[in-house]
Amino acid sequence: MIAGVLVEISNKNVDKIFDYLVPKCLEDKIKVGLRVIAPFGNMTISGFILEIKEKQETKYQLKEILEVKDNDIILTEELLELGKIVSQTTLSTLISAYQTMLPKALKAKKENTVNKKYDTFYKLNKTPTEKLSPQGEIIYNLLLQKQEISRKEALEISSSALTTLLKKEIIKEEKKEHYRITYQEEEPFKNKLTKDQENVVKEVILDQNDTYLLHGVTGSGKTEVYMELIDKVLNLGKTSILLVPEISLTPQMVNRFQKRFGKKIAAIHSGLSDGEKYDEWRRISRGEAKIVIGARSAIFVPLKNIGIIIIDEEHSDSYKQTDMNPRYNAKDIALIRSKYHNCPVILGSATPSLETFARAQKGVFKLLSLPNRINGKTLPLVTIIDMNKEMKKIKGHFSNKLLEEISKRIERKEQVILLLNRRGYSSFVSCKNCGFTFKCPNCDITLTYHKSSNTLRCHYCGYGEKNYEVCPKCHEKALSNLGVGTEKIEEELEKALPNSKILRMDYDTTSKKGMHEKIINAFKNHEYDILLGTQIVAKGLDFENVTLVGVINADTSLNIPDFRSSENTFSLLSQVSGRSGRSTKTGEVIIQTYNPNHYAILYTKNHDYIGFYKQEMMIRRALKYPPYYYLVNIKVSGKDEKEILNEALKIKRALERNLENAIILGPSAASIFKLNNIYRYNLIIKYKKCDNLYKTLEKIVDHYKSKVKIKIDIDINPSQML
DNA sequence: AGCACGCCGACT
DNA sequence: GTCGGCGTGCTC
Repeated sequence: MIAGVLVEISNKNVDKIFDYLVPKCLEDKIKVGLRVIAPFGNMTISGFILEIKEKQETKYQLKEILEVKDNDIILTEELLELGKIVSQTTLSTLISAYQTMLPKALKAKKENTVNKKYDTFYKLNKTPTEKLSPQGEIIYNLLLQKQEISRKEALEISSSALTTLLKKEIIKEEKKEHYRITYQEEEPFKNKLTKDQENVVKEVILDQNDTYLLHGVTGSGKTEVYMELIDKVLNLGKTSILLVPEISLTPQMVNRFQKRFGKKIAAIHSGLSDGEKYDEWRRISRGEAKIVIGARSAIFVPLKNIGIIIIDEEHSDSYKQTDMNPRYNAKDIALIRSKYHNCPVILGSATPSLETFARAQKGVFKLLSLPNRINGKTLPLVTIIDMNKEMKKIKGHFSNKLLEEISKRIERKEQVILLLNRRGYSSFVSCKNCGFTFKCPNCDITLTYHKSSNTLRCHYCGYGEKNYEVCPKCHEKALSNLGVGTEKIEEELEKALPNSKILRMDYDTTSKKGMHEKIINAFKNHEYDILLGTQIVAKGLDFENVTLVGVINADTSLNIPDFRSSENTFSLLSQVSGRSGRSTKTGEVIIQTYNPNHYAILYTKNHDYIGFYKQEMMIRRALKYPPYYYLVNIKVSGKDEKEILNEALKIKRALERNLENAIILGPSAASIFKLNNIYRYNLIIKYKKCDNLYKTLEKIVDHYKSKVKIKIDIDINPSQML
């Protein structure tokens, strides 16, 4: 017997099947989809069995498999096939595709650190021949009644008697695996659906492979629709996947699902430890969990018999993996898996991505609408404040109108959410005398000022240094902080409204485990009046008592050099506006901006998604951007600036030679040209239809796979161009 | 990934 | 003369 093994080394040069002899004693254990240990060169590695064959097809002197690591299949047939598609469509190694499908605990290096947890039990083994000690007698009698007792119970009686019984082999020890997370089973809680919601649920055909866009305004009750659909799927004996953007909306969402579905759910999010993730994965793999809620990578869970895949907030760019290979999009994976399982996909959003809405318009996706809020209220009234005019009247960052409205809410015992739109913009130090700014010595990045530690830090490589008193260039004492951070806004707000209780939520305050949920609960319980934060406050949160949402600066995300910046701004402003007036009280929104006539802001004011969509589509068509054109981003990077540029130019020429009907842009320096002492150039391919594309890209990847000094990263359909 | 092999510079 | 630099190639 011969086993074809894919080794767990993510390197293009070894990303192929290596054949091994299966020793007789392992023959009945060997199955496709299991992991094995085998000799490889002069090391011992772990790998996946991808094929089993009877005869050797190659001339190599084969080595023997040493060990089979698993009892249960790690990669199902479906996932093995899916991995091949992922690797081909993202131009990354097959092994990296398989590794992203699995919890970290199952990766070669993590093996020894993350373990299964066990509980110890005791059972009767044989009848005692001699008289037992009094304590031993108690344990023995208990076992006559109960079959088994836990270690904890036994220890409470007597630890020495326990040891004696074990030594005499009257009782035996057994271990049972236990999971680190437990879900409470509660009285199932179910809201009655509105007519609109009911109609939407009725329109979804469960045993057919269609993709639906559920376009529902904020507060229209999309979650309730998801739960109803999942319930139906459950009744058919099938399983469900629900993807959410990230932990920011996970706690409230998970709570609602847990209330209704109890132990049937498994939640995978970044707040879990590797061990907890591993446990959840096993519950899923064993069929114990039927509903999986998780972020991007949860699209790969080993559920069998999937009946529906739901992607909430489908416009979110978090569904695309951008930072490492494979650069996959969970939405694409959802469509592939739904085909395999012949089940529907639901893409839900109040502000669908242009790509998705365009497909719905074309009839490729079926459009479902929830045009009204569930509380019967209209969407909140949005007021735009022109900060160009306001500037002359005020000192800080708050217009008089916004401050006034905030204090009104506080008087009425209502709550306020404030968004500091800080994307691509944060507090930095600059010299007023000579204009000097501090830059990271490793990266081409302005250092960010951190008040609490009085340091300057690089947000990309982590470099840090103490803040300066005097400008290092002109030696004047003229350094000042520019830019706005949540800390600074908090200070300003405290001065303006000394009686308000302010809660700050941003990366710094939520990075600790469990903090996010704590903050949400504290605000929900009205321990605070104002929730001030970055993007994190914009999405999915549901607070009944919030009647005012303020956006301190709508502009920063508008100024990002990315063709999606208008779409992202419209989406962010609409989402955050949607946090206002979700219950019985009517909501209001105040947006401060220096671009009061920008269409992304005007359409937000009118809650006009279709209007925004139409205008943005015109621009995309004129500028040859998605959804009219597809994009590929090729990143060329390395330490030698000149060499990198040269290679990038070579690649450009190769693309021009091989691709017809494609527009090739660049090479252009990446927006962060130097990062960790690595220089980066980008090449962009724009195309509608391009036959040779994958072949050509493969050739490029192949050509550079053995070169150490130059790195090529290809991002197909990138979510951001930075 | 890790290691061996192989061909060019400054040193016990 | 050698020790060691890291470029290249190989691993069933």
